[in-house]
Amino acid sequence: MPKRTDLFESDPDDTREAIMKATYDALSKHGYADLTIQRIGDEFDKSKSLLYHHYDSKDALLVDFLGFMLERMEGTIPLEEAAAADDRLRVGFDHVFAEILDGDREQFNRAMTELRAQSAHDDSFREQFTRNDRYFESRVQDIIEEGIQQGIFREVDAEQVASMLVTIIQGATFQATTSTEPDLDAVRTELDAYIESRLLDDD
Amino acid sequence: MPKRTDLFESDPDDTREAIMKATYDALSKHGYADLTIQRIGDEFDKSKSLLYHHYDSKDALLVDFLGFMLERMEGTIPLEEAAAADDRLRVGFDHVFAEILDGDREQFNRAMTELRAQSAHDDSFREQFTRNDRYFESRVQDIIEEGIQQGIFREVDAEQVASMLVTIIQGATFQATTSTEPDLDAVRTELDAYIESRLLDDD
DNA sequence: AGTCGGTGATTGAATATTCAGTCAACAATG
DNA sequence: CATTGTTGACTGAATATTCAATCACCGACT
Repeated sequence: MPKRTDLFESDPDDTREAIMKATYDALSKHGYADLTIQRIGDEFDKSKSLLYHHYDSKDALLVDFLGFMLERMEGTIPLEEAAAADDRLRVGFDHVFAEILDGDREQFNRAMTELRAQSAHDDSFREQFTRNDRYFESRVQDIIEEGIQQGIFREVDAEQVASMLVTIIQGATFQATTSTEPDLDAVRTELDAYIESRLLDDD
Repeated sequence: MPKRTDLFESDPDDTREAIMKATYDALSKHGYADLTIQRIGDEFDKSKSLLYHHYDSKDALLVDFLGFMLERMEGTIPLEEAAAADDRLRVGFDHVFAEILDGDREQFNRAMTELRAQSAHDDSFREQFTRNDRYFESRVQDIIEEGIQQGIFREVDAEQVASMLVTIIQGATFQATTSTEPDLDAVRTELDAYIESRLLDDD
């Protein structure tokens, strides 16, 4: 098994996927502000003109790219149904924090942050991220509700707690990508303390 | 008192301040990706060339602008020494959430988010935001330590809790500016629940 | 089997636009 | 007069986008 980003085939068959990978590489390398069609073309083994054969504009390409990325991200979240709710929560957060801290993903994470920041002035971006958030939040909410039914968690407002948890993840990601020396270990530890003191029903 | 953003004089005497305001307006209107010297000049009642009389480059202008913004932000955080620690915490968060939710500040918040996102690929930006975070986090940490000494709070790791609180604020801000329908009321309510269950020493 | 016609993929060069930065000149002010 | 503020026109480098022209393949027709 070759070492590579787990988001892409080593040799993408599909043209679209090849374009997505080229965009990903260019975005990681140069950042959103310096992302040009030329640079995407440079990471692409076909000509840059070909990009316009598949997309109407740079903007259309980027919108498609964002959808592609978010879809893949949703695909990577762990979904074991087996364990107890509190364990599922912890496993999920372990996964998320591992991704945030993974040095190999640093550039990707930064790129996602930049992409998301575009939502501030781009509605189509904003809608996509909002949908992604909703999906993610629902998964968390499910786990919390399950935990309540299992008698493991207190009878909290599951939606409200899920909102908070997603906000924390978002804040941690944002900090990790835009701050030097963010103390994410502290946040992770405190997150467990939060779950313990707020959710766990110790009887 | 004329209605306006509280960040600027209605008629800035200082040229620098006028440039800052023009930059702010251009950034709010077009977003960081489409922020050009031309557009800053358009919001400026003097010519765009004059900008180069005051700054060596667009980059230098933007760096100065960021410093200007962060300075103003630090100036607006409330610092009453009087009350009990838990009240000070709540007052502080009320202030922050009011700013996040204030419709008049929406553009400002978005502008800050976009600026911060630039830190992903710009070191000088990142350093400035990191310094700002540190300052903010210290204030929160002070309050928590004070609360512990007052016997109001449990003997938690103040630095760790402060990290979490800053992360939550950051996440809330990020969501407010990049998501449609973010449920910030839920986050605010849950934040109180967190403080209650994790910090408050009920004896 | 072999040829013809069509279709989508692909390319390199050309075009039109945008943008940061410069400059020489003009205006105001002391 | 000298200094400082101010301007509009200008430039060269990028950048997005277009376009005319190949190329590779495939199905139909003889």
